[in-house]
Amino acid sequence: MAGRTRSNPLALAVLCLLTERPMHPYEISSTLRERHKEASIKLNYGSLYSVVDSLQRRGLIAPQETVREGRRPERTVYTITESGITEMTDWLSDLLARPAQEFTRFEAALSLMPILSPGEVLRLLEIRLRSLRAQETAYEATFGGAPGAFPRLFLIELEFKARLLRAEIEFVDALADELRSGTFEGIKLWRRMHELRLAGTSPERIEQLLTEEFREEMSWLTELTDRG
Amino acid sequence: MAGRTRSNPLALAVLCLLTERPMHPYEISSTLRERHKEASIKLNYGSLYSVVDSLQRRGLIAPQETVREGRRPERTVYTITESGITEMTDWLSDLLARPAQEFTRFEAALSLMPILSPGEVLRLLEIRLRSLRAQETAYEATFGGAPGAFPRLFLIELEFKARLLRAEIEFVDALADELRSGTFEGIKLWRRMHELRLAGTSPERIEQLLTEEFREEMSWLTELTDRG
DNA sequence: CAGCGAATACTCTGGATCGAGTATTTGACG
DNA sequence: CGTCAAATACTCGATCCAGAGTATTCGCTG
Repeated sequence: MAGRTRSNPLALAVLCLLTERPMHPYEISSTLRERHKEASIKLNYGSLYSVVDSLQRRGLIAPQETVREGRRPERTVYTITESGITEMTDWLSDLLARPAQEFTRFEAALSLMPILSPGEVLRLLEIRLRSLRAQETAYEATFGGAPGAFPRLFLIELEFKARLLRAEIEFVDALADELRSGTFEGIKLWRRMHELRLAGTSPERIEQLLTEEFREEMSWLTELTDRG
Repeated sequence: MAGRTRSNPLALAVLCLLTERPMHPYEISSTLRERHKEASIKLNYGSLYSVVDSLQRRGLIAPQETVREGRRPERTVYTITESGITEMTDWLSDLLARPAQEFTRFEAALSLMPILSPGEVLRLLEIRLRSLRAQETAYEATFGGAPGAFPRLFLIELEFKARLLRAEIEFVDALADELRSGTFEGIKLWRRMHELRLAGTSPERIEQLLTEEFREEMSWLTELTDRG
């Protein structure tokens, strides 16, 4: 029943908030913002209203009343239904218990990295590192500084974010170091590849030359093509 | 010029591959798979063809020829254009140099976690932990085992993935430990909240009682509402 | 009390995306 | 040499979603 409809976590957030009390969409969005959930759950109006619509069509929430305050536009207040509560519990449990493939942009970029030259990649990673370190300092200032200012129970996702940030800093720092010192495995092949490309060598010729010059490093390739 | 059109990293991957040599869409997809890039870049046919279309409309790639092999359906082979190369370089550089907000599902789930009871969350996290550890073992078997089987240069994103996985394991493990031993900050408040909810207490009454019973832990709330 | 920016509260549109479906061909096996 | 699965090579349609746009009202300042 759920399947593909469980794509946008914003829908889950809506269900969770409506468990507390009935709200209208805009109130949902401002509550999420107040609680700093926009840092972990992508929120924009366009999606919010369409997500609310879809939840209603699926019978997981229901309009309770439409009120008009002063001459403001009408607001539709929604309640969660029985099946909405079930869906929320199931979905949230699933997200917590089952790791899912996540695709981050940085990962994608790393996977395509060899297309730039090692020197250029080093330069870019150094820039990234500065940003990441600044972010970490900002985190520490906000949460490390005032203990108990905001209870940990309601901030746990930021703690997780901070851990991932730390891991990324360590990774990027180590990688940059290896590029700087030239100890990165395969950097000679990588440099030669760009040398040839700059010289206007054709892709086929590049592959041929590299396979000759770096027999050992390229053995995986010949094995692959031998098998295929 | 680019802006919102830089949303799907699959488009970047297409540009990168066409830098090597002209290809038709299906060849692009199989090459990505051969190189294990589908682990870092979400790939599905529907998106691939629409992404290729959009790249062509934007003049970043151009159809080179349509060939027919045997009685197979026609295939359109695409080349990258000059502006395509520029766009690729700019985009990839940007992704490497500038950290972007990433929204993972687990983070979203963590941020909504308090809606489940602490006991239930512990149970779910323990399940997650088992999966995560199994994943880590699988990684080690594949890459740690045979050094040089696949050159590090073309696998760097998986190394990054492994680091993030490690960080997540450490985080979840520590959190589960605190829940198990009851040392998690705010766990009493959390438990009481669920006790009241189970007893059918109304949301308003719950908030009132909690504010009374946990004056210190809830100070952030009263401060918030006082200010607003 | 006039004016202006911020907040309230959405709506609309066009493009992005995803999964499922389709039709052919090759290769393996008995 | 028949057939059955896997690989090849897409197409289609129904959602989904992002961002910009709109209209009103509140609150502050001079």
